[in-house]
Amino acid sequence: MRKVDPAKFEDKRDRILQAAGRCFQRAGFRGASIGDICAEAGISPGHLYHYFASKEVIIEAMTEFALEKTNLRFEKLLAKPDILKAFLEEIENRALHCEERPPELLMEVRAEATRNPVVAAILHRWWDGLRHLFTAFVREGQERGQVDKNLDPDITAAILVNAIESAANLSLKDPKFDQQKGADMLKILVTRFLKAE
Amino acid sequence: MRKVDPAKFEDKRDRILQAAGRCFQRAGFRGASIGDICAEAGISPGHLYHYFASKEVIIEAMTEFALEKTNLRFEKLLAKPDILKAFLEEIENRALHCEERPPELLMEVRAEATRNPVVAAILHRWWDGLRHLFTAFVREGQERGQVDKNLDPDITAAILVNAIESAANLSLKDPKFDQQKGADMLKILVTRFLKAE
Amino acid sequence: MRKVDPAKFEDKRDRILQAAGRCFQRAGFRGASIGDICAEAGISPGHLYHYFASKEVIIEAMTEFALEKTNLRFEKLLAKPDILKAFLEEIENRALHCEERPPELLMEVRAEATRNPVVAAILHRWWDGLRHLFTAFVREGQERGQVDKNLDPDITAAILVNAIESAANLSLKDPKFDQQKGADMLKILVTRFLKAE
Amino acid sequence: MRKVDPAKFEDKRDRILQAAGRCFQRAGFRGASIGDICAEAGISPGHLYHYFASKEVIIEAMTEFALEKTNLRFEKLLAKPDILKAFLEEIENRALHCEERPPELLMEVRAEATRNPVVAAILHRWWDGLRHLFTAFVREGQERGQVDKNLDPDITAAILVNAIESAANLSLKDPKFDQQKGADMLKILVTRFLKAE
DNA sequence: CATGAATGAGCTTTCATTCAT
DNA sequence: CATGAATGAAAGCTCATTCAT
Repeated sequence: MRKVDPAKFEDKRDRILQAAGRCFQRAGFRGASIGDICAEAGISPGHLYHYFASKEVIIEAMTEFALEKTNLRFEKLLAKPDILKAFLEEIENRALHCEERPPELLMEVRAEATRNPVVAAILHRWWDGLRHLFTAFVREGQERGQVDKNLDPDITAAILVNAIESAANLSLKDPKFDQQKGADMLKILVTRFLKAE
Repeated sequence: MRKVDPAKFEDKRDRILQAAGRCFQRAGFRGASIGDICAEAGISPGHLYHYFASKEVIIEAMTEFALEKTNLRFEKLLAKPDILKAFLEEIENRALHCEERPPELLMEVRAEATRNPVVAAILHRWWDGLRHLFTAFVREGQERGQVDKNLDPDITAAILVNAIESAANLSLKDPKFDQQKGADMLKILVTRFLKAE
Repeated sequence: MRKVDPAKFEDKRDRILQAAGRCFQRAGFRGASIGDICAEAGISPGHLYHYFASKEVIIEAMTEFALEKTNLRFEKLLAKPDILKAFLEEIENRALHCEERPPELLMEVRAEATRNPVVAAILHRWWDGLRHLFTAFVREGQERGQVDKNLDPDITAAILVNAIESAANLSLKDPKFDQQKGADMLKILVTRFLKAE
Repeated sequence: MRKVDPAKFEDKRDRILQAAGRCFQRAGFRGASIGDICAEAGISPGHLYHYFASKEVIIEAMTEFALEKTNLRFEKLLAKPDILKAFLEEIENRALHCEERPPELLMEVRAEATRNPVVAAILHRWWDGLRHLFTAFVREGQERGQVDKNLDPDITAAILVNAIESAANLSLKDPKFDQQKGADMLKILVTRFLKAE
């Protein structure tokens, strides 16, 4: 009486999700068909529905997965001794290791969020988490005297994270954009914007 | 055999494009069907192909149209006596009159540009124009002593426009985001970032 | 500016419905596929949906059509001078011209009505009409002194029509059943059942 | 290697069949899937195929099972002293204990018999048995002087059983039909139809 | 100019069935 | 005995596009 092995199940689910990710990156959520995903994952269409109830569910799981990746690194920020310096280093890191967070998928997620309430909810929840993290960062910076005390932490965090986040997409607008120079400029922007006094 | 009246032709094309715009906003480029667009425009499918050779062409025209709207206002900037002040006012305007430049459509365009070379080319060309405009703006500001002379005009322009541009999408991430406060914060950011000395 | 010709439209719809009828007779409502119906009608799958919004709608239209045929002949009954005699003749007619009302389709309708509320509603409405017709017939017979006055017209009509109706399906249970002899026996049954005194 | 216990095997088969019956009643032979039946029976699809070689076989077994139920009670009829009275009582019983012989399942069987030769054969065999039983009943009635000697026993039996059998389905045509009144009327019909002299 | 009939490939999803464990 | 992973054909339906009128 062999029971289902949850670990194996999750594993397979993940592999399918990764295949779906590659297809979505190539063709978008609507442009990639279940058939494409099955071919990429090396399974039959019928079998895919053992793991995902519908294409919708795959898109939602994909959204969750794509966003999850983007804020893992920020979480350790607050523990650092000089948080402003750590933050600037993080900006640099993000610019240079862009391939881990495919901007194509994020664009797809944002476009989808525009009209898909479930995806929108996931995006909102993620953004909430990220914003809170940064609000805490700004507050901490203010307490340590590194950040201007007159700035509203919440709005500051939103504007700032947005500016950094979207800088990653600059190469979509201009393929020749130099991410290294962009990161340097961003660091200047952040430094001047937040500077105490 | 009557001749086609080019003005009338353009007029009709525009009306169809506007109908398509409403559909695309609702359902995305792939989610809106030719049938939907025809229904919205009040014409028959056969007739639509009189004005557009394919759905691809509609998407391309739509992209052109959507981007075109977003930079009309910037063009007059350089003529103003105090360009920095004019720029800050423009930021405010953009935040408050968001409905003219539907962020849904822009998200769609960006996602599409990810995988559609023609749309990508349109986006790149548009971004090039915008960036040049702003590079000129930064240079002018530097010459007039309003902007820090040490900033590279090109990169500065890219980072700056991107930050402003993408701030319009903040309400997609957080429906409760206060655009007025966001605009105020953006103005602080721009002022401090560019400030001479 | 050619407008849609409603007559042509109805005509085509009818032809598709007849093709569907043949398929349903062969394979049942669920066993006949849209593809089968299209092949039988000589059209493409996409085109069928110009005329019917879904397979459900085809089944409903089919139900309406199948039932409609069965009660056309009864309607003239009440106008006859000797209605009992006319009724008995009608029983005979029904037995011998069974091919016009394919029992396969009626079985399918009844089975479908078991779990499809829309089809059930159509069946109920049709039965209501038929029962009313026969209740009137029984009453008229009672007034003319040909039918026993003690019989409740409503229940009598229901039991009677049901017995006649379902006799048509006897050949499904027994392929060798002699419909002529069955009709003769039914006539005896009706005569004795209804007889005044 | 253990041996299969035939009793246990039959038991399990029956339990699956009963689960299938509930599914078929809800959704019809074609509408109920193997998956539904497995869920209802609480077993896995692989296991089901241990007991039934195919869905076809389940349908055939179901048919057998559904028909079997309907004639159990008639068999004791001939042993009664006053068989006509016993018959009338049986009519009443059938009308009031309809839930034992679900008309949904019988409709399904009849519709299926229309196009499935195996199911048709089962139905024919069952009907043959039932008809013979009733032919014997009519003959016995004639010998005892309770039934008109001029009626052909075979045809009489067919028409009569059919009328009673199908009366059970009247509530499918008219959900508000009063089965008690229907049974009373059926008894009048039978009495008058068969009456000697 | 304008219509809508017509196409056919392709979509997501379901389902009876098989098989390794 | 029993599981559930896996298959692949087929289902109902959509949609961009063409074309006769």
